Amino acid sequence: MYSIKVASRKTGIEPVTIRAWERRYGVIEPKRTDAGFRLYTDEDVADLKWLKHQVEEEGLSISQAAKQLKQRKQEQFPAFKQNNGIRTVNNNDSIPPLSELAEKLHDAIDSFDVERADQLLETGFSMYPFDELFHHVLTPLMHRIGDEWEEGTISVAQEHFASHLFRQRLYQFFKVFSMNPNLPNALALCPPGENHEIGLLLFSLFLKRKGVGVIYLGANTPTHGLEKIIVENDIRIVFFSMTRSENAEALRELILLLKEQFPGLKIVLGGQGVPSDDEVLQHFYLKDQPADWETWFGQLSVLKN
Amino acid sequence: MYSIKVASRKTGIEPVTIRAWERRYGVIEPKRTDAGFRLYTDEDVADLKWLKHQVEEEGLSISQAAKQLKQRKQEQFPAFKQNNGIRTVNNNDSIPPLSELAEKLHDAIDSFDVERADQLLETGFSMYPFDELFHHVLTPLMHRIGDEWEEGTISVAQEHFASHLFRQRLYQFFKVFSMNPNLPNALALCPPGENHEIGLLLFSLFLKRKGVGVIYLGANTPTHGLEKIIVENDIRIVFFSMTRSENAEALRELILLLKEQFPGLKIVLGGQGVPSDDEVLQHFYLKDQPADWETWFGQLSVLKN
DNA sequence: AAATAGTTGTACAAACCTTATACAAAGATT
DNA sequence: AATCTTTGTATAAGGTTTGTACAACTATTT
Repeated sequence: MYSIKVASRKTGIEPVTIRAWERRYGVIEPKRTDAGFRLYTDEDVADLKWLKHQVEEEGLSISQAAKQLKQRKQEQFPAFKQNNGIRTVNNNDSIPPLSELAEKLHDAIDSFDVERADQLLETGFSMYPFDELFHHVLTPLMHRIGDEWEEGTISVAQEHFASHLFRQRLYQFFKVFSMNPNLPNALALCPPGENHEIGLLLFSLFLKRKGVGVIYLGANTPTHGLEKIIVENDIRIVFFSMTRSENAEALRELILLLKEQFPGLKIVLGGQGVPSDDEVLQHFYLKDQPADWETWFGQLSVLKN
Repeated sequence: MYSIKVASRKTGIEPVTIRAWERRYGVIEPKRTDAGFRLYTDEDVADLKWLKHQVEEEGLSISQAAKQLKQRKQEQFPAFKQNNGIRTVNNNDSIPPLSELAEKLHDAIDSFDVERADQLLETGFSMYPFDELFHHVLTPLMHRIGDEWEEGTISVAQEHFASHLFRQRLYQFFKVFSMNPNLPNALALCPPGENHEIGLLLFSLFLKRKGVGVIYLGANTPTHGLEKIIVENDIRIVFFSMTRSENAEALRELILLLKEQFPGLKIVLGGQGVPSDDEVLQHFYLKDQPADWETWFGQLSVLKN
């Protein structure tokens, strides 16, 4: 908070003038001290600078500039949006059936409409059990977007945007499930070059739901220093997601290295990019189906202590 | 512990003045000897220096500076938080003061403890205004983590983990602020090779708070297809974050290309990695200070229609 | 005991802030 | 050309803030 003198120095406008503007045009009405001294914020200073600029550079009169600023300020705080305690009933856009949800979501993503996409997800989650939504809406949608991206129908940015949106949602569920200290810890990551982490998130969520502590490292994680993390956090499971087969060789190297260093470590590999002719990688491969995940988890016998 | 004379010599403030400040603003109330002589600690001396600095360099009045200091001190010891009128005494695990929060969060990140980090953030956000937390805890913490990563003290995975955690939180606030249809749309992204998106998120949030519609593309976004997004979504502002100077050349190319294709487009550049000798990039550079953001936003005159 | 340094309280002047009124120069209107 | 409006600046009269000074007293040190 600045006094009028400091505000004057910061803006290059005489204090008298600042007061005159306030008195005459009601623009920039700063807080006051108990004694009535003006106290200007950074925003006020910025607004004063803007006014000065309009007058000196753009040739506006101060009255015009002030009017414009006032209008802008009002637009920024639209008096009352009608969602103040009052429930706005959205009767024309009724609750979408599950089958339509994916379609509508796809539309929203196509036009980068965060608000709408978020609202769709919101209603979706409030209506259907969340694993239903994941496996019948989000997973197919992500696959579809992935395909469209391969074809070039959709931009990479859209793919990015969609993952971001979903990751956001998925990650919220992480917090809901508590950890079981008797179960092993897991590490989830996409190796460098991999940006598509939805599958990784789904599997992490599956583990989390089972009570496994998951350290989620996400997309495009450098593998250097992984050993340290494994040792320090008593990691028993490492999960990689791979969607691009280009990374197969580097990943095979890494997995063999980890296996050698930590013989007891469970390594799991998921994603579309695992080459079917790579024997090593196939050995660690786990299909993208929840049923397979359940089977795998049932056979898991690396319980702690 | 120093007498008032020593404190005066160390700070360069007359003893009379120090006493007057204490009497009038209640700031810096040192311990006393049995006889009532003032005893200043190193912290007191530092606080006095801070006050002097605010008054002499920043142009604040002593009353304002004192008020700020007092507020900060109080935040550090919120002994009780009276929610609902009832004073809840939290005697075993008390509410972390703002200064400790960063430290505790750093610990939690160091040990990959999502639960704890999340809980710390939760209590933090419920206690302090959120921009306070961003600028006094999260931003410094991210810088610290960034530094430690450069030094090699911390692993890349940890850096990853921390951004993930914060991004999660920051993004939640995106939904709170409504969009103003009269303001331009903005696009926020880190170019390929950039993984540090906290600055980007902070700026996006600032814009969102002002009512600007932000399409957030996040870290490591391929720039191919950007033109299409700009056209289809009527983007008027593009914000890049750059923390690594290695990407300067590619980014300069991109910016010049965009400027050519969309002359009216506002391009903003943030982050630590903008080389000071690059004239083109410096032209678009915006400092990391909220006060500068306000100024920039005030001068923004690309209103829609 | 004298010298030095500390304490509180009151006092004061310079700097700064407040509102209200006034005024001259520039621009717009009649 | 005369008149009205706008706008930056000036001045007056009165309150506030703030650094410093002084008085009266107390404590510590030499």
